[in-house]
Amino acid sequence: MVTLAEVARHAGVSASTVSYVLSGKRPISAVTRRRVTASIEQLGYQPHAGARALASSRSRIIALMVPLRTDMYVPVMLEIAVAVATTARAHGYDVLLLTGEEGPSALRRVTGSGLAEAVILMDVQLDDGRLPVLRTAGPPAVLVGLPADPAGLNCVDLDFRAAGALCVDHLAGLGHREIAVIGESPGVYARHTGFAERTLSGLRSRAAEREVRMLHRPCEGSHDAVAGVLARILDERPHVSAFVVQNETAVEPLLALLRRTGRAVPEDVSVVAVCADQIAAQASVPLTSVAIPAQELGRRAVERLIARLTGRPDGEGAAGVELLTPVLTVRDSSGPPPPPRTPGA
Amino acid sequence: MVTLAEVARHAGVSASTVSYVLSGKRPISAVTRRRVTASIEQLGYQPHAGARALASSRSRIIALMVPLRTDMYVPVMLEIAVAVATTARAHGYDVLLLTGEEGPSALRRVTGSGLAEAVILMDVQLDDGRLPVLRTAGPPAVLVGLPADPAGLNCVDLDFRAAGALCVDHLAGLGHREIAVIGESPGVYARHTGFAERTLSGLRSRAAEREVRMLHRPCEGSHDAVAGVLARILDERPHVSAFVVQNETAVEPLLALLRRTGRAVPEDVSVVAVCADQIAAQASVPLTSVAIPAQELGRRAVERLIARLTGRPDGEGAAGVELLTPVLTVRDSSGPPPPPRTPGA
DNA sequence: GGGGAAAGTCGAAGCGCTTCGACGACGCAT
DNA sequence: ATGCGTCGTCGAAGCGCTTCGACTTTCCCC
Repeated sequence: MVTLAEVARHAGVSASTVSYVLSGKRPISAVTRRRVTASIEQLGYQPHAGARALASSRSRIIALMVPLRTDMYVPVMLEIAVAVATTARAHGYDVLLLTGEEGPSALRRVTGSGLAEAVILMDVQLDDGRLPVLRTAGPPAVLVGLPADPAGLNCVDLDFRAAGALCVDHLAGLGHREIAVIGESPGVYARHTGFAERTLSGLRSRAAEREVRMLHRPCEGSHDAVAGVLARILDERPHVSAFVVQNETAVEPLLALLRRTGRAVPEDVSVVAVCADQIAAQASVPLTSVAIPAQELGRRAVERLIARLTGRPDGEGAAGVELLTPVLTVRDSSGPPPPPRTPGA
Repeated sequence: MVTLAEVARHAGVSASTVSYVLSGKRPISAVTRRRVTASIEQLGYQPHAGARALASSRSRIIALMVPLRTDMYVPVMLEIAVAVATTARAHGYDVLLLTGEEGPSALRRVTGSGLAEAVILMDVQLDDGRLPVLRTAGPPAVLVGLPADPAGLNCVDLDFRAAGALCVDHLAGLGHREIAVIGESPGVYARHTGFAERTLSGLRSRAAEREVRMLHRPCEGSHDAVAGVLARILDERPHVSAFVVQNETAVEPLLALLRRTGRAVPEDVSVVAVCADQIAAQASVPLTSVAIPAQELGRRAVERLIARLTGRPDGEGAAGVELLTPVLTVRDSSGPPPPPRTPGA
């Protein structure tokens, strides 16, 4: 292994000079700099990460905690993770992968040992067990997701309340008066996952404002589960003319079932989804949808962290919530409700 | 930050003693050990990762390189990654997340700087650009996937050839004489991704052996693409009585299209998939399938790496290929082919 | 009862890097 | 000319840990 000292000898300078060439923290003459960089190149020198971390107490690593369970939302999770890794690299950081399994103690471990300088948490619950650690003298952190009380925390998320409202607005604007919401699996609500509840709240309040009747049902992703939920909804509310779906795995089953029961989309019934754009676009009926900006979320999370890490303390990005504005893309699955059956007959 | 020295002072012993208590590399009396562990506990001591890595030249980190593109196979990728992280932790290792973006140079960087002791590569191509680095004095590595020439490399994968053969055997055993294979998107074959080509080769050779006629078509995941491919297959080979699908996103579209064109599964046509068990089980017709043992793959990859890292040089797990035996689970989507139409009429 | 091995502990020497203070050599204003 | 600030470089002191050799004590076996 090539060390700094060997580079220094080879270039005929002192070790500190090499270090300063590398870090740029002191002025170095052009001549010397060239000699040093040439030696570095020739010897194939790579600074030792551990030694660097020890001497500078900066590991240039951020930890990313992904949920262990994979019962939902999987492609989005991976996309966020990849965006985090890519953005972090662009800023000279590497990413350590933690699973939710170890819980809060993983944060302490990784942070207390100086392994990671900061953390990004995904899949945040409204009342997340990892939050106390972060509030009390925790490491710099950014949450992807929004807990119940974001005070003193740094959060990035899609504005799911607005997303819900947007769906209702779109449907109400088309003339729908009664809609049904097919949500994530019951477990997601039971865990009080922020995004699910916030979407719901956005849907509910906007529905109330616009005098749209609304029914919400959690739903597992399997075909059979969707069939059951759909049957019950149609039984309970025969006049439902539109569905809002927030459950990636329920999308295709729903479309298939509507088709099978002779309901045309969007002529007889409209469908609006809150899901990854790719899913919406590739569906058997391309879906009008509010996209989940996975890449953007990952990117923003890292950028906030870096700002916090490199910025003046409590300067930019110290804390606060950043909610991305949802965008609704109209595709083929939404239209005006069918004319009422009775008046014409 | 609490240091080893402070713990030593607090416990009334020397620093090296504390170190030996931690590592167990030298015998320590029970009394001393208790005093030391108590101090560690009280002070909340955590060894500094960088210092450790520097002094021992072991970072206890393994790098995991995931593909950047997410055009296929996403849930499986995440599942493998999570399994890797979990297993690694169980052995005292952490996982650094690399994306394919940086390519071979990321391997050099992370390994040359002592950041990671070893690497796991996912989504290996038959002729992967990262392989030369690994063969020539590279770091310990395990590939999840199988390149064209695995000589000198450590690989773990599902035996996709056998998986292909298994599908043919199952269908041939039921009496099918003519099948069609709906594959991954063309790009996957263009990249020469190992698993896709190996599955195909297994399908082909077994089909030849059992005198089954077979047609293979790559296919994008969108509903429209599947519709096009299906139409062409049925046009070209009207007597196809079974499909083998290796494309997670094509599964539901295919089932929907068969249904819509009045073909009952499995009465009129059988479907066998090579995909994650969850997808197969949750499909609108629960699919007979060969599962992709994502967790097992991640676990085995780490275990081989650890064996290599801790074992005597060139002892256990030095190199070689480990192929997991595929398992075919019969569900509702496969049955005997329909009786020929002519003889009865 | 004496020799040797094993147990238990300590001190010191690094591991490879960053960073601080110091120092000579300039250039500029006085 | 003299003094001061800057530039460019060096030496040395750690950062917190592991590990080696050495030392003392204990124990066992002949």
